[in-house]
Amino acid sequence: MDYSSPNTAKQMHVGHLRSAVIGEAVARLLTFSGARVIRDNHIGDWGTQFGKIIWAYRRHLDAAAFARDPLEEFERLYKVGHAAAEADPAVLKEAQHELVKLQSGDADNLAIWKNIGDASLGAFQQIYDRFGIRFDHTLGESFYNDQVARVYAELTAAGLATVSQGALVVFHPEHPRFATQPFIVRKTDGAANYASTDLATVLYRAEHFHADAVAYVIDSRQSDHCEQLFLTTQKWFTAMGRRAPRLEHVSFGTVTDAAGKPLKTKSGENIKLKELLAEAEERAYTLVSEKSAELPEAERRAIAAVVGVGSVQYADLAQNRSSDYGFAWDKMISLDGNTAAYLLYAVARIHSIFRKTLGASDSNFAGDPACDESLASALETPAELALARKLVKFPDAIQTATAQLRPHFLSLYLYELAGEFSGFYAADKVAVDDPAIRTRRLMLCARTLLMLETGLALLGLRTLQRM
RNA sequence: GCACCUGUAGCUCAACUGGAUAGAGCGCCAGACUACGAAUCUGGAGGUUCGGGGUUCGACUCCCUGCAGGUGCACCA
Repeated sequence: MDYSSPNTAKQMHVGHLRSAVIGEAVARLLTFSGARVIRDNHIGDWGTQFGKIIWAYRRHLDAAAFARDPLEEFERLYKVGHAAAEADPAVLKEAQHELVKLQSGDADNLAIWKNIGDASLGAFQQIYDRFGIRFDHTLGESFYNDQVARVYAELTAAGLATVSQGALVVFHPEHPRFATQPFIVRKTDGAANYASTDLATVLYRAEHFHADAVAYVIDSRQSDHCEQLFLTTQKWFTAMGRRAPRLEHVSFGTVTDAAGKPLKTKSGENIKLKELLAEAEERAYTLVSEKSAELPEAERRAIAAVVGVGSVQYADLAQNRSSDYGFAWDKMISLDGNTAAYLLYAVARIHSIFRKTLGASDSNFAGDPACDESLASALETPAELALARKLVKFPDAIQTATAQLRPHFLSLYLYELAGEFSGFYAADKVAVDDPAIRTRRLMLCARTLLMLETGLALLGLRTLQRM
């Protein structure tokens, strides 16, 4: 699984949201289906921007700001370096020289570069922790620096790559566009680009991880790149007598505002993910405090963290990933409708039932004698039957979501299941005196809880026992 | 110019790759807490699935064509 993959020296922003959230859900679905999933964060840690950052780092570093938030300082330094290079050709030359030094292994520049990488990964992990994301590997572009030469050699030997306008490129004569639109695997100046490293990465994943398949969770705007990468890999591996892994572009649309334009701040900047999550939590906290004022503040804060982040994840996952995703706070944190809060509320109510009817602690009701199946009578009421019928469709939903790598099929199912449960809850009281009826209803509650918690966990959401 | 994505109720979205009467939420209207959490539930109104052809017993789904919006297309990723 190749997902998230942000660039170092920059904070994660709203443009990184979908790959991380969808990728994590897909990874969990595939794991659940029995696949051995390797999560590889292919970060962009190598590129021309480092010349400007290093140039600015040497001259304009604000040590206090760096101590406070290194990544913000690196972002600022990039802007300083970029602006200076634009204004003064001499600076541009110096920045390019810093880049050449870095690429040729200069110790000082490598140390600065490593510093940038470490600070970036630390900041990324803070975001990932909120989402519950953990990667098995973080092998960025720099990892493949010494592996691209083999790619050039093999592509050339296989007769796939040719030199065009000074660059090493691959054409696909049978393709309507790629017959003339080149896949540039090495730039005219001899440097690698992301096609070079992506090809080296496929090779590494095939040889080192023995990957049968690689799923790339990447913006649909890069579908040309993916298609060229996949086509080239297929031919290249075939020519070398290697079996190519199945390659899949798990594409998704843009995050937009109400007007359908890419989501930005008022000043035109990308919205930082940490700020977006902070606002989600704040909105959730306001809501929790309004609805459950009796809970202690610390618990309301903890609930808000789960509801806030979960709302952001769920809003993304509830929709077919192919289309653009209109970001709207009101709908996302909303009380009703197909939202995380609705699902989490159903979960919390079931926990509450077990607390009340069994006096059970939240985790051990399953072994309670009151849940003994042999005591239960057959389901009877329309609401019981409707809920039961929905429960048995869980595997279908998992199957569809997994086969198509589209988590929204699972989201939709969970929403419908929660809806059936809510209908059942309103129609049929669980805590009745008749033990046969009570038991069968408790069983329905237990099954529903299992499906909801399992399903939400597969989407990457945490659940609550109280909210 | 070429290619890809999108177009379904006033709005935001579904419809499990061709199956029965196209479903939800928001909004609107009318109801339900002296029952386990009302962040809930029950009912109602609301549709020529962008237009036009075609394939099929059957089309939102597949093919052709037109329209509208978005995106990508030589060295940033």
